Amino acid sequence: MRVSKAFIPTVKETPQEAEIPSHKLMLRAGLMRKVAAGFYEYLPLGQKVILKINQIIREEMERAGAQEVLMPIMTPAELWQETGRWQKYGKELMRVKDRHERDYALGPTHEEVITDLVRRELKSYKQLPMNLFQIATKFRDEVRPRFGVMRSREFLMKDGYSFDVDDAAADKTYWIMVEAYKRIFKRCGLNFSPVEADSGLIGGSFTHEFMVLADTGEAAVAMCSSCDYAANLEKAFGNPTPHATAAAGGPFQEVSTPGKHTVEDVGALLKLPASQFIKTLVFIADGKPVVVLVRGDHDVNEVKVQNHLQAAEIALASGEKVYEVTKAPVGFAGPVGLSGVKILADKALQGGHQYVTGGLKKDIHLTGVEFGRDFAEPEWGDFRNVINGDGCPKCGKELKVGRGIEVGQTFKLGTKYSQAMKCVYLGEDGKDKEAVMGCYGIGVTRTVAATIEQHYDADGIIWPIATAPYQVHLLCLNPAEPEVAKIADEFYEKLRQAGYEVLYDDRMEASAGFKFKDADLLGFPISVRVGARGLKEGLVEIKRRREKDVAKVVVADVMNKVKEVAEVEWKFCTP
RNA sequence: CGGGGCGUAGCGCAGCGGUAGCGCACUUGGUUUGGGACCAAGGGGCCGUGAGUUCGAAUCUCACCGCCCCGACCA
Repeated sequence: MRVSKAFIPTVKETPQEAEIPSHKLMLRAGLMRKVAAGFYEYLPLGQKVILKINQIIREEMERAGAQEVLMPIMTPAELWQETGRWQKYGKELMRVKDRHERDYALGPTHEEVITDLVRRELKSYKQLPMNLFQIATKFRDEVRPRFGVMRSREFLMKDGYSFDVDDAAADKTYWIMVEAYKRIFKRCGLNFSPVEADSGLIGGSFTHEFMVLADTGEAAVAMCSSCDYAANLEKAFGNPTPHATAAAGGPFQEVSTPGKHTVEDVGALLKLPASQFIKTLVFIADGKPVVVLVRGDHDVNEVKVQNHLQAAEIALASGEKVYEVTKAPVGFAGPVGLSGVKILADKALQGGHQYVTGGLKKDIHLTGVEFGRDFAEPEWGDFRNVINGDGCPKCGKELKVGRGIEVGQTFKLGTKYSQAMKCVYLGEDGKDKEAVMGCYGIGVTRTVAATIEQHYDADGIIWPIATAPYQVHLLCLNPAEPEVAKIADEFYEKLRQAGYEVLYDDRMEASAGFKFKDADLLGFPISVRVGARGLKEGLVEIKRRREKDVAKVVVADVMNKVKEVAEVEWKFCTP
């Protein structure tokens, strides 16, 4: 494609609506434009990236034995009512009525639709396993769309669903899909990690999230510095760092701590480390108050508390609620003398002595508090977030907490949907059995953003060659000089004939500097620069976007050099 | 939904009671051409929408709408 004819509207200044690098760069490099909050148009360059990711997904899905289908965006309410998700899903499920006042939902995911399809066609165990996927538009009426395409309301997703005869077969399929996912993200040139996760509303027995490691990620991930353990912070477990050294001692004492209501403030006042504190937090779970105790240097993990209580809803209590439960203002809650409330305590507190806690009175804390002696044994459990430096549950080495962008998730669903929707087959023994399901998603448009989030610098995007809109950016620096233009034209032909995807900057009106800036912004992996200055000595320049150095090559060697450089680039995208 | 910020030319911004501005982009002509060229001449605005205050509103007041950020939420 010639730049002079292409629709690639690059922008010099950062649009004010964008905050994170991928959003800024997708707008600046002309990959997309916004229509309204959470809705975007993909321009030719953006669409090319999407198509490349789709192609990688298709190849790997087929390799893993899955077949492509296409389902509608509008889905009838009855299907959602069958599984109860018409009620449970909440406002994120975009509901619409047709002219006959019939209810529909714009599909946020397609378990119901696919299960309905399969139950109508599935008769015998001989038809299994069945593994179907689609790449299609999904709609979720997000409370707060954010960060451009990272969290948008309409987005492209690959969703796949597997049906197996039994649990063992489903497990096998699940791990085949996990392997396929690893290959997909590797082929996209991403630095990612499959992490253990909480399974959430979709249900099922186990699940992995595929996280692209990037600072702007919305999810926190705990990763082992030594082995392959990695888990979403919601679920991660770590062995706590040791307690402060205090031994069991005398009775607890009241200390005056006027105006000091954080662990930090009181710790500074008493000259004690945060790990010597019991942090006491009040939650409201399904309308009832619950007190959760964690060590002063730890934070409560609400998901773990919620799962332990089997609660549908949980939230930190308001100041008034805290007063109701503890008879003290926020900051002075403690377990000693507290009654009539369920108390959960994190295991990291176990075995420690002489704790400091709130005294249930304004401006009073207690020191020398002992579990069991000064208040009844609480319900113990894992209720905290892993912190940097905790021990890995697998190998014992140090855990690190980082950020990730969730680009994919795999679930083993079991029979949750096949049971609710009677998706059964006739077994070898002549009896009806429920199919055992799995489901597998990849956010395609989010993957585009995640790729940029991981591959950019101050000048622009640095595409991996596998998903770059074009592989080679050919720049004609002096198009007004006939010899230069002629040689650049020839390279445009040769490169395309050699099978490269080439964007040819043949613009008469743009200066050389302008072309360089655009090339850096667009970020294709290889650029070939033909200019009068080089040609005087018979040289053409070849530059890799991810490197600073420029190679100067005699005209006859250009094709070989491009090939060599391309091979190096492809190594970043090879499983 | 709670908190905060912003809506003025295509983009980025200034102006904050008295004639609507700047830079970039765009059009025309000319000169240029190796890191976002220069000169000259142009075109482009319901100052988000509506009501109010005022002799007079982009500017003050109120309401609404849109967009962005933090939080809550997130198969």
